[in-house]
Amino acid sequence: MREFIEITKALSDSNRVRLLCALRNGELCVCQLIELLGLAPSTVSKHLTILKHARLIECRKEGRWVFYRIDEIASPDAKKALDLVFGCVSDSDEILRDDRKMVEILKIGREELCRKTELKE
Amino acid sequence: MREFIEITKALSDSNRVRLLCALRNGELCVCQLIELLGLAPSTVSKHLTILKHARLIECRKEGRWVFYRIDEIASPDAKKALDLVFGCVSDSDEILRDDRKMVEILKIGREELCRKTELKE
DNA sequence: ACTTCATTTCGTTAATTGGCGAAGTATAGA
DNA sequence: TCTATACTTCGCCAATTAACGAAATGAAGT
Repeated sequence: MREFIEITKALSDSNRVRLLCALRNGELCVCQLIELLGLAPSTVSKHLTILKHARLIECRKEGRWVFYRIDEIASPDAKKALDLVFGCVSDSDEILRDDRKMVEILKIGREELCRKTELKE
Repeated sequence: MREFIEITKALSDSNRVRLLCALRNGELCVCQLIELLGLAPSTVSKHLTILKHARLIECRKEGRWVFYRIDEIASPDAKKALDLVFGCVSDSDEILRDDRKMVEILKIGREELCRKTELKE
């Protein structure tokens, strides 16, 4: 039960659901997820920690970058929960909009993307 | 997305998950659910309202009593979510304990149960 | 009509949560 | 070794939430 509640709590915020959906097509760097959500880096990092703690995602370090992806060896409950998420919201307006935005984000290189974040305003 | 978040928020509290599981074998009266959870009537009522608003349960009035049950005509998302709940926690210790307690509660009649609530302590 | 009783609504309180910016950590490059 | 950079942790604030008891609602029995 405790594990299940941890999973549902993780899923009970739309920004976290957006993060999971963004990762459903493969791993992404934190800076790309920050750009997608348009939130402060610290906020995005916190959301990622919550998803990771619920064992829905895992991460990998490569130099200065950290890549997150859907947890390949997620628990049975986590796997079922991920299926639910993707089954319910994959074709929602919000997620389709995110998908389109991510295409644009991927066109920019990671290096340029991070520099761009600094230039904002 | 909004509907989905409303569902996951509803599922992100263990008392509400316990309520759903209690109802998975058929409808129950509020007084029986109060006895099961051991919480204040107003608290249980609020939890039921949240579950109902997420379209996971529905209710029926019969005289002074109100019976709740799993929503038979739940939305596709709600149905999938209910499957997830039952698939993940039906055989957890907490729910098995609740199942046993409910057998005892059902032995007491509703009338006696409500009177018993007053006699507490 | 009046009372009783099952449930809900309201108001309050303590705890949790989502957001941010500042400070901290760790890695790459000069 | 010093700086820049990518991310995380910490400390704070505003908003939300779970809990309760008191008051309101509404149906039955007297």
